Amino acid sequence: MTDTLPIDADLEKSIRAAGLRVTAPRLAVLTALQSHPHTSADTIYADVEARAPGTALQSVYNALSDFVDAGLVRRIQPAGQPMRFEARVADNHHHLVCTSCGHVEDVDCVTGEAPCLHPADSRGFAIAEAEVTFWGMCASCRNPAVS
Amino acid sequence: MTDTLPIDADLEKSIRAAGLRVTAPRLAVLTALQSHPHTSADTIYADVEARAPGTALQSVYNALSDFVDAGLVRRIQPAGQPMRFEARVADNHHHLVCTSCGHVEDVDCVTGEAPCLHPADSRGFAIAEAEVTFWGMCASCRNPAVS
DNA sequence: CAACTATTTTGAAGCGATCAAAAGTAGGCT
DNA sequence: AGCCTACTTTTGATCGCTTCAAAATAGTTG
Repeated sequence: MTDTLPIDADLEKSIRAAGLRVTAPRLAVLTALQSHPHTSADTIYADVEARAPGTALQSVYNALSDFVDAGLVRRIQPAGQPMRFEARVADNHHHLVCTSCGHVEDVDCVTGEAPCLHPADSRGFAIAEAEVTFWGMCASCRNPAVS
Repeated sequence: MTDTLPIDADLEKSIRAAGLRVTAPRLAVLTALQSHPHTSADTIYADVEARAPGTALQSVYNALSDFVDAGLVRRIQPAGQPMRFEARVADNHHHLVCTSCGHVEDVDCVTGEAPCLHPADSRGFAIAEAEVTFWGMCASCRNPAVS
């Protein structure tokens, strides 16, 4: 079986299920997200250009925004860096962000059920989501190839 | 005693202790941060204008940046919103951010020692800091005064 | 296939933050 | 006290990312 990643037919279904029209830009964007998790709009745009030449950058933003609204894609926005997007939305995982190069990696929450994600005093807030970000230096930034 | 908030003399000491020169813009910025926690550079600028007329916006950014580098101030950057700054740096607390109005509140970590702040697999990262943000709707955004 | 509406495109503007160089000033030293 | 030097402020411009707006295009339903 080769269905390790959703194939186009599945992507099309996802888009349709979200109540959105299936268009070339949207398919291209969603496909790009499968192969490159945690990418910026810019990088996605480059990838989309290859799959659907002539697609406008604005359409990439549109598609991403629509997907986020529809819950198909998650938007993460590390401080001081452009937005990044990922297709992994089902589970509640967190992110390691490199303060040097901006590289992002997924981390599953150690405790599964996220114990500290329910603050004692929510100050009248209706909490919708808890986000955990770990800041540090990634392996390659710590160990640049010595020349 | 009226020393509920650090007074100017203390602020001056803090700045000096950080190895920075004491200037009017810096004092004004640090003072503004005492009274208005979680404010954006813009808001701080407005406050500073009153205390030290003629101060440039750039100087506010400079001062804030220097303070952050020196560890006197913490920079928080909620997704989709301008940077905010707070003078509370000693303890490890987290933030509630209103998705509607952007209002930020402090929350102390329930468990004190932040159990989920040590991911099982750090993927080669040298983790410097863990940041927890709760997203939701604040009380006033949930309950707008019924007209 | 026609019509309606969502979506894409194009071009531009907006915003917050940052850069760069010149003018000014705090703090140490004599 | 006054000078000197390095650090800060100021001024003005610029930059990158994202969003806005209106016209053109294309997907979907009946």
